[in-house]
Amino acid sequence: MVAGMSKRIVADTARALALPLEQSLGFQLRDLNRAMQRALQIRIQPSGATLGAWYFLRVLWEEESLTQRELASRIGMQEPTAVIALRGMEEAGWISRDRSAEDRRKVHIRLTPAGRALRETLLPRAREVIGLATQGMTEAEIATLLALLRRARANLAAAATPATREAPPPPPRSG
Amino acid sequence: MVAGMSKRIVADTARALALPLEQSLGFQLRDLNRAMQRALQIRIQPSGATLGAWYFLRVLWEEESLTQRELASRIGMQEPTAVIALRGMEEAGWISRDRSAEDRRKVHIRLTPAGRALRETLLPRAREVIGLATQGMTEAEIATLLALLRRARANLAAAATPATREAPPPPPRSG
DNA sequence: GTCGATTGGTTAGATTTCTAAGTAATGGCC
DNA sequence: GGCCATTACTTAGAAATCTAACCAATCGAC
Repeated sequence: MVAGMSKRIVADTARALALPLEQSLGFQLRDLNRAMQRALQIRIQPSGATLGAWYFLRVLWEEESLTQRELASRIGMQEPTAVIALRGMEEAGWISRDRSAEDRRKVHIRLTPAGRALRETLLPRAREVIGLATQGMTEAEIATLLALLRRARANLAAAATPATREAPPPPPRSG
Repeated sequence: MVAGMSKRIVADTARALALPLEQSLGFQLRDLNRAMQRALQIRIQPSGATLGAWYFLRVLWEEESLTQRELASRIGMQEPTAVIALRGMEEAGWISRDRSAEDRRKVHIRLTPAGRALRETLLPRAREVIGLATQGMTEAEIATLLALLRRARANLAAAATPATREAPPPPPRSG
């Protein structure tokens, strides 16, 4: 809590000079993310599901018969990675992959009963991890955390896409 | 149609039934983390540094002559991964790795002038990413975000350890 | 001294993910 | 109908990280 004036300069200077990992957003994010994904992975892998499969399942439990591309873009996964994960899920018998009759380029992904049944097993495990991580937090704090995460992500997305009308493509700058 | 239930049960049920990715802590965390690490990676790789090297450098700029193990545990990285990253950093001429004379098992990592000089190049890039992500947030909001991330991480760490049932080690609560 | 346990570091193999390039189906335009 | 750009998916190759198993040096007990 900086109570003094010229807060901006002080804050900038402090941020430039002191770089404790505890105050680095990138580091804290990476650290918590790894801990969280690992906790989740440990709990779902007895079912044979990978983390990639988990996120796909989450979407499919809500919305069936998406194409592979729609599915991948929902969870921000590259398509080659999606191919690998979905192939594994098909071999495990959780989904079917069928070429669309209308447009034979598209592959529709549908849950099998086994895939649908995984919901009962996996969802409680995930809730357990969330509960663990948010222990001692109020609902308001959790909501705040989610909102801030979303805001930061939106900021980065906006910066990543040029989204300008006439801006030339940024050439790779060699240092 | 869930009408007439108590509020708590409704809330629990809603959380169990509706699982939009936008409200999933695990998903939002993963999503933001990937966007952030990618943004950082893009900006530091012109220097030839990987993300692993970046986090090592951050520690070394503050604290010199750590052993490899200390360094790895500071940033929560497994030792085999650290070996690979540090080998690359040595080849790049940023660090030296010397066996301790006192205890020949230990390897001390020290920055070379080139490694120290990277600070001036890399640090502004990292600040740029943080600035991008936190655009439009107040200092208080950023502090809140960091604090909540740390709390969640501490929760998970406490749960991961068997938690000796009589004397749980006091978690280092940094304020 | 020497044996065994512990500590610090290394190697090996597998997994997950990414980027880049390739193939097949569709639709617009002449 | 034939050609070309676009779209949807696939394959190939590389990078980073993890777990498990393995050397090597140190310390303590005898």
